Amino acid sequence: MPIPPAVEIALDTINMRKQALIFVNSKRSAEKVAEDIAKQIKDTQPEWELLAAQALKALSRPTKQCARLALCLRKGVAYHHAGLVHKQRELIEDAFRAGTIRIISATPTLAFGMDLPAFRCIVRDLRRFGQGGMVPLPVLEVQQMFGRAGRPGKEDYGEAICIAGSEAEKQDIIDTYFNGLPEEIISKLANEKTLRTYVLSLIATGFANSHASLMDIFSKTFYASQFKDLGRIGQRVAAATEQLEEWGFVQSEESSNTSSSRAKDIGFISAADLDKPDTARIRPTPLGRRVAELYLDPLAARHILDGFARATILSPFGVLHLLTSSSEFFQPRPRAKEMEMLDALILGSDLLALEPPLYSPDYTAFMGAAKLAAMFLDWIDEQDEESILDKYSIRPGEIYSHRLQADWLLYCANELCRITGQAKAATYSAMLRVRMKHGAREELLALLKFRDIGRVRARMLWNANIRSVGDVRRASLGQLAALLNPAVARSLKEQVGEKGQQPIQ
DNA sequence: CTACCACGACTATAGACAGCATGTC
DNA sequence: CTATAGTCGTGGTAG
Repeated sequence: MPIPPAVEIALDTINMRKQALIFVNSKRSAEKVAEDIAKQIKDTQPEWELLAAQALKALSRPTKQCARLALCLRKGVAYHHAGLVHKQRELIEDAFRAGTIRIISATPTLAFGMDLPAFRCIVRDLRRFGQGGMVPLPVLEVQQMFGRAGRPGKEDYGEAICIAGSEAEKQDIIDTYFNGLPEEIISKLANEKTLRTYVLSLIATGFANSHASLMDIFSKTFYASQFKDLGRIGQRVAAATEQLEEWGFVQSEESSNTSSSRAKDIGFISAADLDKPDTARIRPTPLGRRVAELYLDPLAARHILDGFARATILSPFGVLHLLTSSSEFFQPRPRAKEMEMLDALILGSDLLALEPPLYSPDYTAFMGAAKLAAMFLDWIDEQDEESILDKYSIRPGEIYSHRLQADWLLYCANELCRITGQAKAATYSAMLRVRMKHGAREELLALLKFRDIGRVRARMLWNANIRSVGDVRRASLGQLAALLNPAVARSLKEQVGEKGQQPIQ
């Protein structure tokens, strides 16, 4: 079996006693390349064994992924992507900086986030799966990766390497990526979500109180300087404002006027609206102000509020799906073989989000949201990372970042429901938030209120029939210390108000 | 008849920031 | 539209 060029170059770098970064286009490739290189290496070092051990114990229950990483680390090689837990990423970055690790194969994260210089920087993949198949990487991104080559102050030069399949491709790569200019930076305001969030924030903070003052600000933005067509921008800003009003986040003085209410029916801005004086006052509603403070996409806020308003029964899956189906979540494409399981789950649940028509583009997102919600459901059913990795192919680091997002949205949901007087929904969100934080079943909620008690310890207490604050109070210190460690047991007793306790014998 | 292999069809694909107030295994 | 690795199913062949 021939050794792939990227692996060969990496091995050569090791022979030179230098370090290399290899950039690839998927997490799976990053893992494979690191493994392929590790397989070619015979020697071992105690430092590497130590790293491997640390990577393994990054999670309380190591997953297959941890084992795989450890295997690479034992040869001084690592992979790096967002599926790793923060602790593992840090471990790898530090070890690379210290020179212990010699090769990292990584997804583009590494090029942007942290400052990790290497002698060689190998960009193996110049295409990535995007809309409509494999698309070339932006020049800007590739040059960002090249920028990791060379260690200022330590070496005179660095090497940026691409891999071409043919002479023609080689010339192409040189022209676009080495000698070409990076593409122009495109203003983020061009996208709807950012635009409406920005418009609401301007109105909510009082920086703008009319279409004229909004335009005054927009005309000075990078977006305006880039697109120049102020008339078109004005239309988009007006459309965004109109939507915000429809959603109840802002109020314009003419809101009682028939012209704008008619526009709602039609679903776009009528000519009459465009004619209305630019100086008509626009004010935020209290709800709109809070949405802006939360920095939440107004569409997501509306989606969440409508979902709760529709609800007859609140279930964990229904609420979680409402959040994961919002515009604040990136919905993965569920895999074909997961569909059946998701369909069954959806069928047996009280969903709050509306089901889009089958085969519409929204439907994929809807199912993707169901996948995330299903994963969360397992998480709050106390399933561990390994089983989630097996069932959904979602890696520990990704579980974590999804949970972070869900935590934020549960907080937002709680706030929105509180403000709009949906007390039950607010309480439910708060409860789910605690369960999501700890990954625990509902029955453990009382125990989770204690400091130093997470889902593992809470479960141990529960199994020992200590299930409420009262039970904790009634249990003896010795009894608790037999289950948990003595320091935690003592702290627990303190928390139920038993101060002057004697140290454990 | 079964175990095994070669091969083609099919599937899947990077990343991560917002509030708030501190302590998980 | 462009790639590539892993999985799964099929069909053929050797034993």
